[in-house]
Amino acid sequence: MKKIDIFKKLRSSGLRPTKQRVEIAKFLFERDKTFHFTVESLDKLLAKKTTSRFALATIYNTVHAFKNAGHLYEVDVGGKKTYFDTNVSNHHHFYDSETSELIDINANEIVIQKIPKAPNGKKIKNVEVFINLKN
Amino acid sequence: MKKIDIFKKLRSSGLRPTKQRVEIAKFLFERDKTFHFTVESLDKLLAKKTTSRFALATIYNTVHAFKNAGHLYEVDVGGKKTYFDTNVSNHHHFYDSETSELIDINANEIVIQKIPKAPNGKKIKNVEVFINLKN
DNA sequence: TTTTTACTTTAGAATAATTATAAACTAGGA
DNA sequence: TCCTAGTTTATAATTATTCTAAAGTAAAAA
Repeated sequence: MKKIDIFKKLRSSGLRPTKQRVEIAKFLFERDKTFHFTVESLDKLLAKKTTSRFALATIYNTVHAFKNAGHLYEVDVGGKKTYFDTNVSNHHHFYDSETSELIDINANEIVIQKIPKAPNGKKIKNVEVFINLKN
Repeated sequence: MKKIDIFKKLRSSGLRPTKQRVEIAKFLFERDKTFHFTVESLDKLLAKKTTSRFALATIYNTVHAFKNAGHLYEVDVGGKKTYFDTNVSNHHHFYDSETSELIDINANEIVIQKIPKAPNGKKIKNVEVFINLKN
């Protein structure tokens, strides 16, 4: 991903390309494969991989701006932790609670044959399938 | 639900039937229809409906014991709040983020035709379908 | 390019949900 | 009934997240 794309991601999220934000964006989006993280893990990884310092609040703010702009997808698993996923295409997840690991499932690997219609005046925004794993 | 069943629910959760626990259990399980709640909402409802006092910790402990025994089902929705569901049969949910309302979907209302197999040495524990609603 | 202004970063405080603690209390077996 | 292990409670501690106010920086204006 080129620098100009990083800037686009930031601009489209309503964020000025500051030093910290550019580093966060590069770390998140300059990848081939999908990446799952929590704010906590991202903070640690950034501390290791870069020389800059990041306030936690900056990471929260930046990640949420990306999420709101649709550049990150939020995945909720068992209670506490909130995961984010750099794969924002329509897809699903395996969750291994033993290892707290999320694994992507491509949308075409799950076919739903029958689905109820939305209640009263509501519409369906999206359908998430979450498959819990055990050993 | 008879008193003896309430006692069974408690015993099978590894809990002695104390006054507080019996009241919580009766409140949760003496119902016809499924009931969704958070610890916070349960606390408020108990305060209204009963004359006993309950420490929050007692509610957390009791609810978690029921969950671990399989008498309550935990449902995670967007981030913070953790919902519990008195319907522990295999089923799914609509979630209306406008009103923070969970609505049950019977298992037979959703038919999944194709599903990926579990990775490496893992097995599928359960499949949850979560349908987000919009207006 | 310099100045100005609005947006940012940061450290630390504040909040909210949940869990742990320790002392006073109670169920149920001896 | 008495004793002991299990409970309740208020409060402290913890964890995740958000807020705040001061110091710093990007980009629009001059």
